[in-house]
Parts: sequence; structure tokens; C-alpha cells
Amino acid sequence: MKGYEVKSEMLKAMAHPVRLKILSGLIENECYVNEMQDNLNIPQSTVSQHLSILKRQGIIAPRKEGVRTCYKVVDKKAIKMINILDK
Amino acid sequence: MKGYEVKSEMLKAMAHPVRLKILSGLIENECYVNEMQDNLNIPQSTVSQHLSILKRQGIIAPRKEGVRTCYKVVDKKAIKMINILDK
DNA sequence: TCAAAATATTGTAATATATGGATAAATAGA
DNA sequence: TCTATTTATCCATATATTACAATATTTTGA
Repeated sequence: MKGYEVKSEMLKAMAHPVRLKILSGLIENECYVNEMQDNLNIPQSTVSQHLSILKRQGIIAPRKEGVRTCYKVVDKKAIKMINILDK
Repeated sequence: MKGYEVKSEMLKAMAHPVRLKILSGLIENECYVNEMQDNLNIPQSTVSQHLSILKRQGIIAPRKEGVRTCYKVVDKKAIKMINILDK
């Protein structure tokens, strides 16, 4: 059952409307947290927590640039799944 | 944001180890509830509830055969996503 | 009609997830 | 060093999900 748990963790990380929106955006272009915040219109701490869920699963990765952080999607499976959902 | 909610509902329906296992099995062969039960080794009501979550999302569909019910996967996207997870 | 078998539904307690304010940490520039 | 900016973390509360026993429903066959 272990394999199913790992897979379900990945799906769970993606299975939230805000996180799906973040991922869709990040697939188009990598993006800074403050930009996402403006785009999503939800509190900063909420954005940060959603990002940390995606990061913990290895779906996105941060790159520090001075005081800002730029995230991008690094998981190919996540990209493929988003594409399937979009069809 | 509506589209993201719809998509996240589908992912949430799939994002559980038992439901992933059910789906993997059903992709191989359609199957009766009592068979799944034997296979999963969890209470009947629990199996039934997982099936109803997948059914509500239109991922699987039942076919009544006498007193038994045979389920199969009817959502192509779900199949594709499972395949991606399996790679 | 009655009983047995298969499945669904309901009630509820335990657990997990989500939200947002408050606060902390890191960095750059004055 | 002090301040402003950006991001992360912590905490409490609200909401959602999960599990399973108990019960109901449906169907078949005696």
C-alpha cells in the first residue's frame, strides 16, 4: 500500500484550487511570491503555506534573488497531469 | 477560480491511497464490490464510501448484475493521470 | 412472503487540512 | 546600525475528510 500513499500525497498536494492556480501560472512562467500574491488576492501567509506544501512534495522549487524568491515547477509528472486536466 | 475548483474536486477524489488502489485495479479489469472488499481487507461500508466518492465525480460507473454491482472506470483523464503516476 | 446476500446510507468520533493574524527571519539599502 | 521589504513560520480556529459500526435497501431464490 506504500506506493499508493506516496502517489496520494502528490495528488493531495495538487488537489486545491489555489494550488492548481499557482501551478498553472508557474507552468507558464516562473514567478516571484509577491507577484503571485497580487495575482491571487489572498493573505501572504496563506500563499506562503500553499507554496510550502507544493515545495515539500518536490513539485516546485525556489530560487532566492535578494529579498525575493522565485518559484518554478520542477516535477514533470505534475506538469503532465495539469495538462491532462486542462484538456 | 471556478475551473480550478472543479479540477481540484477531481484530484481530491483520486487523492487517497485506497481509492488509488481501487482505480488501479479497475483499470486492469472491471470488478464487483465484494471482490474489491476481499482484496482491500477493509470494512464493507468503507469500501462502499470510497466507491461512492469516485462515482460522484464520474470517475467510475456501476452496472447492476442481480444482487451484485460491477464497477468500471469511465473517465479517460483519470486513467491518463494514473498512468502518469505509475511511470 | 421470508431469509440471505450484496451494497448503500447514516451517525459520529477521530484526524487532517485550510485560513489568516501575529510574529520571526532574511536581505538590501540608507 | 536602522528600516523597509519580502517571505516563512507559528498558533488558533474553522472546516473537511476519514473510518467504521449500525442500519437500511435491494435483489434473488426458497
